[in-house]
Amino acid sequence: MTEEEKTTEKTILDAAKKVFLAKGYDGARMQEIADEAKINKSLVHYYFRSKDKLFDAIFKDAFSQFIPKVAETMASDKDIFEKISIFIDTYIEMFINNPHIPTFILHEINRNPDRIVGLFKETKIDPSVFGLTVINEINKGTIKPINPLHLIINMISMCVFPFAAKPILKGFIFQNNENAYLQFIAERKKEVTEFIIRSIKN
Amino acid sequence: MTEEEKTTEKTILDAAKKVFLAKGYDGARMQEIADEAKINKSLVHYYFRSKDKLFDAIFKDAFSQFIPKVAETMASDKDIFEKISIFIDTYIEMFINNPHIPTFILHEINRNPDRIVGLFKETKIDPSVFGLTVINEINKGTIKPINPLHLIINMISMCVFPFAAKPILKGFIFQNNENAYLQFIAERKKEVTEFIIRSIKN
DNA sequence: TTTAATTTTGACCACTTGGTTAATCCATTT
DNA sequence: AAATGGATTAACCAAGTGGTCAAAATTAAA
Repeated sequence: MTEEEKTTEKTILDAAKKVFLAKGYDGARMQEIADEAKINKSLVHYYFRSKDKLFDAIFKDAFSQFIPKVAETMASDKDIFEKISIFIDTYIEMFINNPHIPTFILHEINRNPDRIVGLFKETKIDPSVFGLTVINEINKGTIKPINPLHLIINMISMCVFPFAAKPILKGFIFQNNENAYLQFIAERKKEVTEFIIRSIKN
Repeated sequence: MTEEEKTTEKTILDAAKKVFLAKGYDGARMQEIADEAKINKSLVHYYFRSKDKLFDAIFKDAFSQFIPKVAETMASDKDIFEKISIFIDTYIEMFINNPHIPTFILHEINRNPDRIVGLFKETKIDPSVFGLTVINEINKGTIKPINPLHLIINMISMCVFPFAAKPILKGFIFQNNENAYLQFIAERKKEVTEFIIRSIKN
């Protein structure tokens, strides 16, 4: 419980997060994590018994990072257009700060589907909350009839994909100009929100 | 050049495709590929000198699979709404038949960005072709003003993501009901097309 | 049938991997 | 200062990795 200990554990977690997010479970090496943390490899095992345990910690962390805010927004009493706008902004902003998360999660859920489904169920997220809001607005005539599930998947798709496909966009479209790519991403907050609202607004 | 030889090589390629697509480069094992092909591991090296070489073959194949049709559609002289409709249909249908491609490519382009950018450039795909069509239609007043790049990324996003995120959708939303998931995917051909057109049509 | 060439195999190798262990270091307590 | 206990290290290990090689099996050529 000393300062020392907490610092070391955190150091390892930070290093592990960096390596795991960049290379995935299979591509990550315990030695590389130790190097990144500038400590002996045994120390990593001393704090987290195995690669699996360490990975679990990182995965849970990465995963829990992008759930709460979204759930919070969805449960609020703002009108649906504002909800959508905040949702898109929050999602994109979070990925700007954690650009590896999309690819990481998308790859790892394929390697181990059960783990992630379990994590999702732990979060107590209820996909029907937003669905009810949508249906409600449809009935009020605020928006056009639409399948709420398709709508939410559309929203998430347009936020996630440009990050998962960053090397293509940056390398092929933007000639490796990082700033051009980042500006494109920044534009999307407004662009995607408007694109969605234009499609559903009555 | 006998029947035998061609068959063996194809057998290996098929096995390798299956394993690489499911597990990625790092997760794939030469032994597993050999087992899948029901041959000796050395034989894999006999036909494709190394894991890298074999992977390159698979990657190029997987990659080239989803480029031509799309390019063809985009270059045609159909009106923009039809182009969009065909684009969405083609894309989704192809992923239905190759469900691992999205995750595979998204993961591997992060591991080796240069390779994929090179492959893209080989394809001679010109992103501006569709862009010009869009601008043209905007000027004619057929569709609302929109940044063509954001539009095309939106389109691809909504096609790709539901496949990359299959384990989440299937496990969390559809309670592991494969058919429910597949039906949802099938619905998206119509749903996404309408969603887009509704947003841009004047 | 004999010979030559090709394809397939099993044994093997060097290296890397995650993980263990015993010794050492170091701060705190007595 | 001595002892205690946790933190850190270096050396090491067994299992698995991609890859090689020479022998065997099969096919083609003579």
